[in-house]
Amino acid sequence: MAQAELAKAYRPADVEGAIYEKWLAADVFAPDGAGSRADPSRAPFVIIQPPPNVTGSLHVGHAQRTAVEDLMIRHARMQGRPALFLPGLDHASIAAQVVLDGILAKEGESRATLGRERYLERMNEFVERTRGLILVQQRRVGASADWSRLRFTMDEGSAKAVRHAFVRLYRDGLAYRSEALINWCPGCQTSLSDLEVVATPTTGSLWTIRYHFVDEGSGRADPDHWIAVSTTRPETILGDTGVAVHPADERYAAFVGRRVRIPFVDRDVPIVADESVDRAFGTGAVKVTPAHDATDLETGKRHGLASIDVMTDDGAINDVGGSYAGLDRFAARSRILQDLAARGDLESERAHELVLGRCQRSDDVVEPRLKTQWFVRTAPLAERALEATRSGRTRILPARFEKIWEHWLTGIRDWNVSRQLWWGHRIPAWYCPDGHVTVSELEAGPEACETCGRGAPTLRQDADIFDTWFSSGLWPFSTLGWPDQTDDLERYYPGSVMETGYDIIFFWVARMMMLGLTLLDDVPFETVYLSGLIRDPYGKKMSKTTGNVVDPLEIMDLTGADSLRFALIHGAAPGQDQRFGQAKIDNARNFANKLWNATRYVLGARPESIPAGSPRQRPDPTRLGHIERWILSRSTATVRAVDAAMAEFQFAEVTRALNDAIWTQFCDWGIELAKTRLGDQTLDPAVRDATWWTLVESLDTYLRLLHPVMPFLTEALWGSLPRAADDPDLLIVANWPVVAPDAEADDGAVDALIELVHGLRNARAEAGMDPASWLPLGIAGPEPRMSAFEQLRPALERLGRARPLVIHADHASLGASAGPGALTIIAGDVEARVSVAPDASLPGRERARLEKELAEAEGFLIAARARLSNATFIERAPAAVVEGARQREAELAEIVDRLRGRLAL
RNA sequence: GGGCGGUUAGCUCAGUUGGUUAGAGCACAUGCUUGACAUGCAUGAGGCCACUGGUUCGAGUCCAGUACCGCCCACCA
Repeated sequence: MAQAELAKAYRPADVEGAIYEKWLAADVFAPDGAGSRADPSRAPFVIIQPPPNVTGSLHVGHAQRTAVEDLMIRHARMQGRPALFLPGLDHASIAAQVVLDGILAKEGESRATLGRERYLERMNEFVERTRGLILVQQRRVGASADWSRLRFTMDEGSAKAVRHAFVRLYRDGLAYRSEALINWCPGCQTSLSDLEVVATPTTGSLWTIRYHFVDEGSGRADPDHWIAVSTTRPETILGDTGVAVHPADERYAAFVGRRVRIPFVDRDVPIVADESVDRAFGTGAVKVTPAHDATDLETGKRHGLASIDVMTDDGAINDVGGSYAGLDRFAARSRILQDLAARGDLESERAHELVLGRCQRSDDVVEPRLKTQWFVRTAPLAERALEATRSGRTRILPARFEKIWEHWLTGIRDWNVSRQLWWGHRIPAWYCPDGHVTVSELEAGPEACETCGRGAPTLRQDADIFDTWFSSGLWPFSTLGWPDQTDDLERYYPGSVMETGYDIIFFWVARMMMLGLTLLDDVPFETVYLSGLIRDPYGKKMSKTTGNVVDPLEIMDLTGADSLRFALIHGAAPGQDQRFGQAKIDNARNFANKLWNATRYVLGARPESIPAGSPRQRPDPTRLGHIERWILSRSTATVRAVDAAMAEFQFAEVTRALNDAIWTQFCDWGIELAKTRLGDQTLDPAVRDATWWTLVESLDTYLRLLHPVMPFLTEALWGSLPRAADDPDLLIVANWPVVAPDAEADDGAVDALIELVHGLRNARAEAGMDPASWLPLGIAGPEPRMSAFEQLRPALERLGRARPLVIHADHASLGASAGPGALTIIAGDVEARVSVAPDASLPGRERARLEKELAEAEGFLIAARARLSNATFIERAPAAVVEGARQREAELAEIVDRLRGRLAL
């Protein structure tokens, strides 16, 4: 493939579109694609991505997830591992219905007016439109996912997996149908899992009301004698079937066993003694409403009290409520309080802090209600999930989430998986007219009732659907063909890394773990990488209602996907939220621009002795000078740094290391130093060639290392560099850099030169010298430093604006040569003098600068000596540390000496 | 009511197992149209590492406690 020309200016839009098409055409995303260079004998790397909800568009948080996932998959791909990134979409049952219901409402339609069938048709149309947008967004971000394996949680494969999974759980006694107190959202008209109920601290009221005793003889309520109970939910009075007091409460001991009359419904109920009652709360007597409160249900069971549901599905009072029937629960509450007051039975009202459960989706106050639903028995499942993390079979990053994981899985209650919604997988349970249950994985249903043998036509399928997370929980294997024993499943299960936000650790991660272990007898993934949340620049959570949501497409239109990715990954510490704003994007864009221009420079600096289009050569090791060895040692060190960071999932460290290496080391120093070689007409052309090949070598390494972070830019730039015969056409499948065992060693000469140049520039700037002017420079220092500097003479001259440059044999000669006004620079073991005003005495500014440096050095010297004079330090600190301290002390002593000498003039 | 996290430069954040002088980006100040790049270059200023105590030869780093901010979990009316 011909080397591409680079445009003068970096324009992301021009770069990115074409490149994604190239990748697609080359078929490199699939681990077994035509363009894949993966070694099939190596262990595959599989990343598991949370399939985004099909209803929404992606926000910048999604972009970060995708960027991090893609970073990992590209890294693995370049390492030659078969790398699978399987993309997908989630049907998001309740979330989708909330969105569609909103749209329908504007059209004057609703679930009720459409009916199940037409409603689902509408949903399919809606989903068909939105799914395209999400996929486009993912591609824009650069997701190198295997689109040939795209899956959807409502597709045939998922449906089959759901049925099979449920049947397995049912047969193993891990799924059951039972009447239990569930969370009911009157707004969504469905039950919810415990996780979907948001505990919301609220200031409510605690009302104390009177229940009159029933006279045993007459059967009448005694107007003068009562027991007072306290409640926060007076409307549930209608369902009261008892009053409970603590068995040891002497105030009420005599009343236990007597009956009281429930107002309005005129039901006579017993007073029971129960340990669960807190004597100190309220009056110490509590009304018992088993159908609407978990504690009361338990109390009721213990004492044989009836459970009476007083509510309808939409949150109104039902027929049990007599004159209150049909009233909304809150309207009923007000009316009941009025009526109690009117009867003189409302004793008191006071403000009370309580925690209300609200629906995660609709914010409605959730009602505990007694319903018959399907549950998954979680205790045995959770036990296996805990075992997997405790044994280290699966590890969670950052590790602190393992504690949270432990805590949640330890106290977990059974999972209600029934939803009274339409958009989702129907529960594969059928009922015969006698109510016998038959669970079947046949799509068309069982042929007959398992219990009584009645034929299929008489059977009715359960109207409910599954909690959306039930199908999501099967994702890591349902997408690989499970329940069939496919090659994919064999090869790619369990996955390597599951990446997601910590906010769905219980909703999703825990469910995948539990179901994977139970159904496949192995963990679904080896590492859980939890990302933090993206916040706005003020630390606020991004949300549509706040209006602080950042659209990744807008950013990418403006500054490109690469800059967005770099910015997001730069702030990605595991489990740590990050504030995200324009400044970070600008910074990333500037970095991209820098790299673009550096590459342009390298291409343009090709010596004429190397023909255009020459195949890639390694720099000739016999022709390398200090500068070349230094440049190569820097990129080698960067490979090590990036490898270490990748191994520890420290992705922010990857970008930090590359930013520093490419900008500060390669551009600011490497290229500037190389210019002094490439522009040196006295050099042997073969040496100049080696310098250029060194730049190419190093740049090539950086582009490879940066590719997982900024894939488009690096692909474009790499395409313009000379390539070796064994390189592929595209960087995406090029080899990840490996540090050669014979990597060129660096002797520190260039670092010393850099330190000296820093000192020179600082001294000149402080002295108010024109930075561009050429000034005479003298230096002195030990060997072999000075011999190296002799070889580096052109570099020191150019970067230090030094002319003429005299390298003195010793410090005395240096001192004698410079005028009294010369600037002095002490850089490590090198001393330098810049002649600026040979006839003036040491000027004030120069003196001030040296005095400041002296004070600083003296401070450090005192500290160093103090440490060394401490006998226990010498005795107990490791030898290497003591030796380091000694060297440091000697260095400082010399610097202090020289500065003092200079100032004494 | 339990549990977790954060507190380092004006702002946003790094700081690996305790070890020379605590770093970066942005912002700030000063000076530069240097033949890759003004989306840039050079130089600089700016930190009792929240507080108190402890362990240690040595603490931003380990331990205990305090304060403030944030998050998660939780069926007591």
